[in-house]
Amino acid sequence: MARRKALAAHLSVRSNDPSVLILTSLVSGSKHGWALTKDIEEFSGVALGPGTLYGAITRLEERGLIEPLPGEDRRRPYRISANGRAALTEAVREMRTLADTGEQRLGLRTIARSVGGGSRVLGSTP
Amino acid sequence: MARRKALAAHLSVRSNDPSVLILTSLVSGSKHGWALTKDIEEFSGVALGPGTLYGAITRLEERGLIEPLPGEDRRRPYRISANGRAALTEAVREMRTLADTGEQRLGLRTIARSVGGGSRVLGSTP
DNA sequence: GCTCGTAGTACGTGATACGTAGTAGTATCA
DNA sequence: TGATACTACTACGTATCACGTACTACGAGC
Repeated sequence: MARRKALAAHLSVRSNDPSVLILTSLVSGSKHGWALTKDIEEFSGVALGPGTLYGAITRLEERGLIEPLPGEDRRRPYRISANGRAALTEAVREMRTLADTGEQRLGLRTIARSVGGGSRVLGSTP
Repeated sequence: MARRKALAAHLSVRSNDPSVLILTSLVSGSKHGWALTKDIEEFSGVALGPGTLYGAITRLEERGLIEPLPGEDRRRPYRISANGRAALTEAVREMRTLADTGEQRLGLRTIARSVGGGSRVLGSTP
């Protein structure tokens, strides 16, 4: 289950597919697969198995969203492409809209919190 | 492809699965399937086909995230359950975190915009 | 030499998103 | 009053993909 901590596990609304996670990780610098796994786990708490990771990488490369770099040793580093950056921007915008709508309908008042509340963007992993 | 407008279509990073959309719609009031489709299309621009919609509904019901209401005619209305509300809250929080991380890494400056910028929450469909 | 961590490949399975087709009520309207 | 269109849902098939497991292989440390 590429388990996130434990939280909503059996509720499992899963809405962060590996592609977005990988693009998000790559946008802050080129990495090879293994480094991706660790970065992703750090910022999102999601531990991707190799099957999930390399499967997603392959698909992203096929679609031109990421590009392979000349690798040393056996590492295969990847870089996000212009298209990838655009796709991520788009995805992020959609997520934000959805999250806003959700918060609003849930009555969680989005705006006020992100102004006053410190708005821990990257959240030190607890 | 339950197509969203046209935009990133072939890039397709798809990260809004029907479950979240359905829960988001139901949180603002009980609805039957058909009404859900229309509400969802309105606030997200995503048009779910019947297969997608009722498939997701069935799964959500099995997991106790939504509950069937006594239906008139042939309509089968559903209500979001307490678990569903919790799951949605959780999902929304995750989406926001991911979106924040993404925006930050993309250099889009999240906070400033949501304070000054009006932050069009529900966005009139253009 | 053995173990452990890193890095990736290969493969199978189950879930599910999505489309298409079909059924059946109700409403509209010529 | 028959045709057409819209509403509402069921049933089914397919392709994608997340995810796990098992395996290979390299280097470092002991």
